[in-house]
Amino acid sequence: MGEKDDGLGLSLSLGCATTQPSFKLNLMPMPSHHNMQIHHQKTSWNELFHSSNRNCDTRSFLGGIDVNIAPSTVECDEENGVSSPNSTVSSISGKRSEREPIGDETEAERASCSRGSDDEDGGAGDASRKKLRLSKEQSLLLEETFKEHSTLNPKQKLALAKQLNLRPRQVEVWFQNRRARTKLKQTEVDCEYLKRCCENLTEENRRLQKEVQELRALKLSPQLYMHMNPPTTLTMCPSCERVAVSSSSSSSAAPAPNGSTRLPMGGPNQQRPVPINPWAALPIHHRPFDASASRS
DNA sequence: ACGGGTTCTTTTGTTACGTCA
DNA sequence: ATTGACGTAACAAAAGAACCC
Repeated sequence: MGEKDDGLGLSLSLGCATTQPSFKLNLMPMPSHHNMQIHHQKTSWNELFHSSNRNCDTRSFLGGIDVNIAPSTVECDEENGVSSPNSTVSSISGKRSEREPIGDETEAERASCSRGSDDEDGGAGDASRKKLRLSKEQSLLLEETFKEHSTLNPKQKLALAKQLNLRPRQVEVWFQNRRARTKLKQTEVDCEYLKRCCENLTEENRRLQKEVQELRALKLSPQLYMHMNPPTTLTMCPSCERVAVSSSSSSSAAPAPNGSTRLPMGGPNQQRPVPINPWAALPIHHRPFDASASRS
């Protein structure tokens, strides 16, 4: 990948490299039109333009591109195609060879993508599927535009294509692929984070099982049990299900790395259990699942 | 109001090409 | 020079939304 990850602009919602991800899973199937609300994008854009796609109520964007200029100037051959039956994409018919008029390709296009007899843009079933490499400037502008908004309405697509000396179809494909890459990257990040969550929970579970075993063993020997500190680890808040940290006077109840306390192993000079209110000294905001708390 | 058809867009998956180690 | 991995442009299919009749 030319721009690698930074090129992808992946200051994604998880921010996994940082310590506290603002974890937002995208596991729910989303409606087709408002689903790619990438965090770094200005969501207002989609609100503005998705709703106005049909009305072509477009506004200028990206500074230099004024999509409001008269069709005679913005309009390239693609513009006619929008209103024609053989319009831009026409994925229904799948006749990709018909989607792009190739009459007035710019010189840049001819130089970059029409290597040889590429007059049909590598139509369906055509073995001459030519692939061009976008120039650095083109990629840069596309990236900048994508940061602004991850989708384009037809006029924006046309304007951008005009500015980049690309065909609107190429801009469209680039945005499609770019969205897919972003989503894939986000999925990978989410996956990685869930994996770590799972590992942490597994480890926590293992530790708690061990404690349960130890407690059961202690319960079988009451004398020992009477002389030990309260099993603070197993004191659970009924509402938030968080483990309380006991303010036991025993120094043996050192806090565990995850915030709970270690099981005090019974010793000869253990004190008797002290009635305490474990919740008093623990101002915990009620959170159904504090994922970050379990991360190491 | 409702249903069917059309058009266009999106996502998802795949293929083929370009680049680089 | 060759090759395999990787990134990505291009394509196809399916589904959804908006619009029209």
